[in-house]
Amino acid sequence: MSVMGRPREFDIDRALDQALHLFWRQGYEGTSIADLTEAIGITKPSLYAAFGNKEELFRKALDRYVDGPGGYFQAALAMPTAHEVVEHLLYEAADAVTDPENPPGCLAVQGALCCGDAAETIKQELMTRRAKGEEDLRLRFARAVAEDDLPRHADPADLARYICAIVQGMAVQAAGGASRDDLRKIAQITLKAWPPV
Amino acid sequence: MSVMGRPREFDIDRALDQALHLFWRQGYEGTSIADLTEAIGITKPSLYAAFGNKEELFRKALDRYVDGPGGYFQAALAMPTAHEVVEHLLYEAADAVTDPENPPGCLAVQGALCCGDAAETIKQELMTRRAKGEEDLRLRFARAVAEDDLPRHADPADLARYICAIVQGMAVQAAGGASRDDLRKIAQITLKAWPPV
DNA sequence: CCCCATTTATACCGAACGTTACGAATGTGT
DNA sequence: ACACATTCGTAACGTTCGGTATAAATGGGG
Repeated sequence: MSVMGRPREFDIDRALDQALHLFWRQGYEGTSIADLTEAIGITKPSLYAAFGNKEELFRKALDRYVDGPGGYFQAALAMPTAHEVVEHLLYEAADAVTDPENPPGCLAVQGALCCGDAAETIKQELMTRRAKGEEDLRLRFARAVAEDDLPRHADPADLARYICAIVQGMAVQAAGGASRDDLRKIAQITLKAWPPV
Repeated sequence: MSVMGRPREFDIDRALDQALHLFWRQGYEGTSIADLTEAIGITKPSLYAAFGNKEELFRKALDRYVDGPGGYFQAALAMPTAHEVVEHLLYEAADAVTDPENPPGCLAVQGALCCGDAAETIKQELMTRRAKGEEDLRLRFARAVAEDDLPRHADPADLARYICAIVQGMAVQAAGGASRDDLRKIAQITLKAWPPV
């Protein structure tokens, strides 16, 4: 019943992975429909039939990113103490943005950090996602304060912004060619001063 | 002698400022020649006659950025102690990337963090500039170690990378809508832990 | 076996891209 | 007054952009 008509000849998940890699490496504006169809190995009408349009395809690739290579962020929040949360966040970020299997950097940062009018909604989407991650971290730090795991006077919002800035800074460093060990040293230096008094 | 033929009817420095603002706000790929000519108020042949092509125009705008709104970086290196260098770097960066007179963020980061093939050379140029800044900071820290201004065991390269990552992280935060006070708190937290033991 | 829903490939759409020929306009040097 | 060097606006170049109309190919359900 659910399967009628000519069956699709390509794997839709593999196609999404290809799209994710292209958007990740070249950004939203820097990736053309021709780039995508060539990498996936399908024609343009097949791509449009399967994913809607370029913007919808990017959003689906972004979902895949958040649940896959970017999943370390939410995973780190589940650590039992604030110190472990930060430790995992920083070291996993260092590894994630320098994974040799993936493009360097972070899709949520370099997918559309700034752009022309045509990509404005994509930029907004990425801003929202980054803000969401920062807010989740803020809530985790607020919980830590309530649990006497962080000092009572600590400001969860300030700490979350501080840590997110460092993770985003590592993403820019990776995009600029920094190595995994380079970024791990940033994590190490940051951790040595955690929590800020 | 040097002035022959029909005189130019627009101010070439004002034009460069307009171009800088556009590239800064929309990135290299996100800014079209039509955007530029419209903002400057000249025709396309005038733009090409004055600046060569899009890539050359971007490079000239980038030079203007480094000597103008981005000049705080080199200025900070002249401070007498490593602590003051870092203090000025962080607080001036917080102000620079949230200057209400300018687009949020840093041109050297968001001008072309990642891109398609056509902008590859621009991306490389920005990577080189960022690496140059990090190297200058490394040399400044090396001097501080030699002057017993930083601990003998401190690694100037690691510290420079760490500070640059935070500055770049602040730029991403600004591009995402963070306020000046938000970023000053990042600077404050970072400084509280300086120098890392 | 044939209807039907769906995917396929070809070929094309109008718009925007970066870039440039070209001739008219303008002001200096002679 | 006239030649010359330069900039001006118009109009166009070929290419690529995101997106689609169309019809043939495919395989399950009756």
